[in-house]
Amino acid sequence: MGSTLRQIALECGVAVSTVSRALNGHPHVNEETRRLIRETAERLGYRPSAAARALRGSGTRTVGVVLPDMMNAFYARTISMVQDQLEERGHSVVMAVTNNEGRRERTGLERLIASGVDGIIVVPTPTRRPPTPEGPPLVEMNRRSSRRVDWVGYDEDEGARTLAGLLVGAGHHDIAFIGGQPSFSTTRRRLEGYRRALAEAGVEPDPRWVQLRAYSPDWGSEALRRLLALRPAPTAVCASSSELVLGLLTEARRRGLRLPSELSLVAFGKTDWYAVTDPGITTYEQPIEQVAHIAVQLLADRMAGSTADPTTVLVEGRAVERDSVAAPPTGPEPPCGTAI
Amino acid sequence: MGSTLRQIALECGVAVSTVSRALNGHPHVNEETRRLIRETAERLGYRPSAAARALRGSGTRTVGVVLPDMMNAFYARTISMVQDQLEERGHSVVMAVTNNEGRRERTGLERLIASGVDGIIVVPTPTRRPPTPEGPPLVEMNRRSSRRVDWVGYDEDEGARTLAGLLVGAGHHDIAFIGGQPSFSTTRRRLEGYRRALAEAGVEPDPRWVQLRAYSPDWGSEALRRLLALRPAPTAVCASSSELVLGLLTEARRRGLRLPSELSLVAFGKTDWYAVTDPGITTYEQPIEQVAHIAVQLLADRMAGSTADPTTVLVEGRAVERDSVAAPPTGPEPPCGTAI
DNA sequence: TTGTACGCGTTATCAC
DNA sequence: GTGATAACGCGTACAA
Repeated sequence: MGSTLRQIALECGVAVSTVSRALNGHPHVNEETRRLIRETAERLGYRPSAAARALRGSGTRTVGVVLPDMMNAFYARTISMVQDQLEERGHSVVMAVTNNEGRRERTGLERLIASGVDGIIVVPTPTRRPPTPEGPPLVEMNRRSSRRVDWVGYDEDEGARTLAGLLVGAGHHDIAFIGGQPSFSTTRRRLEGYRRALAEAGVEPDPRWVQLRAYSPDWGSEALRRLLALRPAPTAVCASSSELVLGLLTEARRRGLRLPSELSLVAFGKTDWYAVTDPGITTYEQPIEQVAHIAVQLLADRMAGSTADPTTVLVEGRAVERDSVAAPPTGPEPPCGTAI
Repeated sequence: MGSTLRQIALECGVAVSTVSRALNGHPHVNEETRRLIRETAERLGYRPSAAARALRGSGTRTVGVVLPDMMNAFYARTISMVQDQLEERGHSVVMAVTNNEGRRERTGLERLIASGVDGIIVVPTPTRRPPTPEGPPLVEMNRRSSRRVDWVGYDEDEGARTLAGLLVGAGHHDIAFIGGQPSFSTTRRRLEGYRRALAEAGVEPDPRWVQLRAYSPDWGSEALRRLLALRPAPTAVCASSSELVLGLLTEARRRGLRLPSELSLVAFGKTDWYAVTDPGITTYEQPIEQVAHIAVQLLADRMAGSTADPTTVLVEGRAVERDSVAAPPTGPEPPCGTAI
């Protein structure tokens, strides 16, 4: 194991360059020699040294992926899909986690570049001036920075509008929005969609309906507490991630609040357990696999040498209706929404 | 960017070797020269070439992680913890996913070794003869193969015994066990613990109570269907993963089965949503972070050159009781378990 | 068709 | 304290 071209050359009684040519399928090599060389290479368990190849400038077949978090179900799915796609194309994936800190994004990118990756896929942190170090091709996924690079992500705006629209359709007017960091472009886009849905329904949104802070269960709980302390309290909530739903459901259970009869809920996020809570959560599912696929495709094009202008791809999701939406409890006009 | 030692040497009017020494903190370098070199390096944005270093034999500061799956919440958590630990120590993580296929494990390992990782952490697939290719230090995590290498994992046996013990304590006798692939060492160990708990309670387990196939929601549903078709049907289930619980809950809901009054449930797995289902799921939580920490520590020791005999570390988890256990519905002796 | 020679960037060794 | 040189493994232009 760990044998080199030279050992094979020695074994076969030829020159190193001949071995290299034979193994790399170059044209002008005697078929007899090639066979011999192939066999000895096999026998010796030859593996080309990635380091030497990289040094020689032939690339590393390695791609860096920079993302905020891997515990988060959404990103776990994302990295999983990206990994699959890349592995299928013969690339290894090396990771960097930012925890949403610009500093860690920078060091992560530098580490990846220094380690010689051929390309990078990144979910950017919300830093002001993204200090893009020079390096290999880079594409952005999900969130968007100010960099002028290839980008693929979800139609967050439309998603929020769809979700809030479901609530409006069920007769709600007092609809709250719980979200994470307002610095994330995704958060802002979703908020925008929520506002648009309300505007289209002729509802003037109370600014206190909007609770933004962090994509964590804790904030989900806290935001619900704040909303329920309001008078009048909202009759429905649009939550911007499954983590928020987790906290929200915990808090609801703690105070004996019944869903959907006392509070309707719609949420972003594609999580298996949305189907087994009580009630099942109506959600807007984003096609993670598709976005991963496109991100890899965009990167592959760049790595193949494309110098086209930066591309932008927007992908739409779809609503999955379960049982967390009902008519508002004291609603004056009983709408066509599903009763409990 | 991408400047080399030579460029710095040229710029400073010194030799390459001096630059190398200066930058690597070697002792015999004039402080004045060192300062100058450091500055120019900074100015030119110098990053040492990992490829060249690897070629030179100084390692890559890169570690490979081989695991079955990243969608799986348990492994998503695991890889996340491992990644954190390694990044903290200055290592990059490059991934390989096996999907529980021996072939992919082999190719993954080979890819990682070829790419020059300094060490490998692997959750082995259940292959008979693990075709360990020679390579860098390797430690195994969670599952255990027949390789004689460092290993760290959970006390699955004790976990299952604890969980089943909870059911026994609530008055159950007809206790089923739903698990995944019987080829996994973890599955077998858990089954063993389950049997031990029953034996300790003087219960003769009906072999049909044991349903093993796959760690998937589908199998969770199917297994529950099979169990409920039995006469007498079991009054309690011990599920071996959160994926199984997902399917089990779905099926229970589909047929209007009420937990825990009609069926008690305990499960392995550490998942946030165990707290928000109805009822909350009583579980045996395994200390993923601790195992990740130890795995990294073991590997670090090896990478530092340790040649000690293979180490084995067993880590215990703890039960987290929620609301999914009650007395059996028609139980003759009403035990002290929590009533609904 | 095959061999020779060189360079990629780094570090260790040896000579000055 | 510093400079020159060799070596790591590979690919390729050029010579034979």
